Amino acid sequence: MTKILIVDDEPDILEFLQYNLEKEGFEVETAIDGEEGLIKAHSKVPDIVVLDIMMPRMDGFEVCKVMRKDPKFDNTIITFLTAKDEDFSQIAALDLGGDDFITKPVSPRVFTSRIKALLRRHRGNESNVQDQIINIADLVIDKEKVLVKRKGEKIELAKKEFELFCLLVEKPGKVYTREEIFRKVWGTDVIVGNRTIDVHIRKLREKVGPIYIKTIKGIGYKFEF
Amino acid sequence: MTKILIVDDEPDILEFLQYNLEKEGFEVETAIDGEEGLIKAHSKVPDIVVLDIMMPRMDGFEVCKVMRKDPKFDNTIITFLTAKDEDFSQIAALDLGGDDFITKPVSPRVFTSRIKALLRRHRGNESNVQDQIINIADLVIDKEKVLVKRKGEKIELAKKEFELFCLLVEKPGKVYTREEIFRKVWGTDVIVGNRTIDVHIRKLREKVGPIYIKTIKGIGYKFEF
DNA sequence: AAATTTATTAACTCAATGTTAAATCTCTGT
DNA sequence: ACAGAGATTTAACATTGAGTTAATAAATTT
Repeated sequence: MTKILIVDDEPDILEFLQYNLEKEGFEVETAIDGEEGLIKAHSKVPDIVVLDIMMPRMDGFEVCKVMRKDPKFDNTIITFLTAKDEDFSQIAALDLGGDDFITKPVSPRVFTSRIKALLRRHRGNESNVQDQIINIADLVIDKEKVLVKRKGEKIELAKKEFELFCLLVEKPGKVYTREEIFRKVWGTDVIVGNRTIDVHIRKLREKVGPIYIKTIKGIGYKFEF
Repeated sequence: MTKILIVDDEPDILEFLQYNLEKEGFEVETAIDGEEGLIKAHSKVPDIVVLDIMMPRMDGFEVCKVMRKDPKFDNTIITFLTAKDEDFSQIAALDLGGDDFITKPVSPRVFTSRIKALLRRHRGNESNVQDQIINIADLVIDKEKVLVKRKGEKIELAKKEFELFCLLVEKPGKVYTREEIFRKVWGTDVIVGNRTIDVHIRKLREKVGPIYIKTIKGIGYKFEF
């Protein structure tokens, strides 16, 4: 089983990431600061370490530096986590031996898929470029460019709209309940104003075209073509 | 659990692949020729069929053609297996509805990772999605997609209709009393207007076909085929 | 044939969803 | 830090169709 260690000083973030990764079948350890992180990493060598950069006592860069000197962690993937406005150069992070760089806030979907992509990439085969572009019906969905094209025509979607659309598109035909959608896109069970999803669905239908998203009354929504 | 059917005329290959897939936790059936393969596929619809092309009596292409005509196997992945020097066009194989093409000889690692990749590609991840799909008579009931197919033709059911149908289908032959149906589908003992179930049964018979649901007068209803 | 149970049909009801606009939040550039 | 733009959420109201009911017909049992 894949072991993941998350180090972040915000308990909320820890709980949020732990919950979502465990749901995907990963074994998750958490630490509240760099020092605790190092101790836990030593006691049970993780496959992936997710390091927040800004932390009291010992920041993420420090933890990374220490780990990268220890051959014990040669096969451990390190990824950084940081708030968008903290202006740390990704280059610096990667120079220190980090493998990836994830900016907060991040939805559970994106986070787990980044983790999975890292695992795939690191374990050799399979280019991660392949699954960044989805070709379905007369649509092209480019996850990297956050762009949908319909018959060659560009359609600009907002972030939430795009993620919601991707969720539906990735399993055509599957019916997603509102609860599922909230969990996967919003990353919370707390049900926000209960017309929120409807409004996003409406915008998607307006922008992408009305034919792709179908309502299954009493259950939820699905993508179909 | 993911069910794999391997069809090859060389017992050594069968044993080799079976051993390695079972070690990975798959449920493996084998067949020594195309005809046996088809029979086994019908008796227990597999998630993946691995078909050798060169076989006596009925070759892999034939088996694929027959299977692809049967909507029962709509959710079954078919992959071909052939010796490197047999110069069959991959195009031909894929045109027939095959999903992949593996050349012998193949290492266990590569083979199982190809199988896993297929599962990932075809559905979300490699785990038990298939439990969500019931294959019975000429019907396919996909719980995730909230969809019934009869001979490949989509039948859209409303929520209650679908739940009621699933209840009956999951134990073919079992007679459900109205009280039982209320408890399990409506989740209440309070009996609503006592013609409600009849009306739902009527709609099911109208949409799915009249032959599947039988009335046991004085007791209740059952699914039979 | 009377009684009981189930089938059929159509009308009705209300919760779920659609729609719109305004309020609030979040980013971006200065 | 601030303003403005755009994204997201909330709230209020409209619409729809699934699910229910009710009334009547047909089937089955006694």
